Amino acid sequence: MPPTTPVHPWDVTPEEAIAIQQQVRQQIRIEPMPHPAETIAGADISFNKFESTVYAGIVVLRLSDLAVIEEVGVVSETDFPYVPGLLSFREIPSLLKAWEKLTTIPDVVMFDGHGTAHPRRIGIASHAGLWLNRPTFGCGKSVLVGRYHDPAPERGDWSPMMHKGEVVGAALRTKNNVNPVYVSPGHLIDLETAIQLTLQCDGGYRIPEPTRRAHLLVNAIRRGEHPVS
DNA sequence: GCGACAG
DNA sequence: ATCTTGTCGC
Repeated sequence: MPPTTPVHPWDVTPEEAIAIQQQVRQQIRIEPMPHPAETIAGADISFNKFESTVYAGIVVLRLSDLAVIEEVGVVSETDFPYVPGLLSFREIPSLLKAWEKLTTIPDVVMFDGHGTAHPRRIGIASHAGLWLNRPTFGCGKSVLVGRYHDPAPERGDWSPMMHKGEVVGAALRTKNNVNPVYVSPGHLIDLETAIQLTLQCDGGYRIPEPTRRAHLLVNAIRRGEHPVS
């Protein structure tokens, strides 16, 4: 287990979760990636409303052509409810189980949610980055915190998301005349690189391929259309 | 006090 | 997040 791996329980109350976030947020490092990435993974979970069973999955893609290198999934249970700001406590435990099944370790991981664009600067992407001790960033479909001016309608344009005087992320246009996605660094990466990687994962859809593929995978697992070895 | 609020 | 068909617009 890497020395930077934060050891704390996941089976906690929302109040304790916030205290844990305050404690480990100091370990998050927003800085350029050590080496250019060749592979990227998308992570996501799915579930049936009102049920505690969650279907988690991770898809690893080769950045050069976005080909799928590997995909893993697990069926797990969660007690932690969805609480804005505490998403990591509901999703990370299951994602860590999926991560252990990977035989390929991706250079960077994209999460469906935020990194620093979080009230305490420790969204799911940042928190997971600490546990994985790997570059991570978030690419969400809506805003949790932060204000921004609409970026131009052309793919590639973006504008900074501001929160309490800080640039916490970017509203990025991944497709012409379509709502932007919200990118923010998680850990061991910077905003510029996260934006560049998101654009590099273009599959012609608003949602970048890693997250889109992970979403398709976990939904297939949930519907019993995909085996979970 | 009121409204906002990732997935 | 999930439940769901057609439909409006680029």
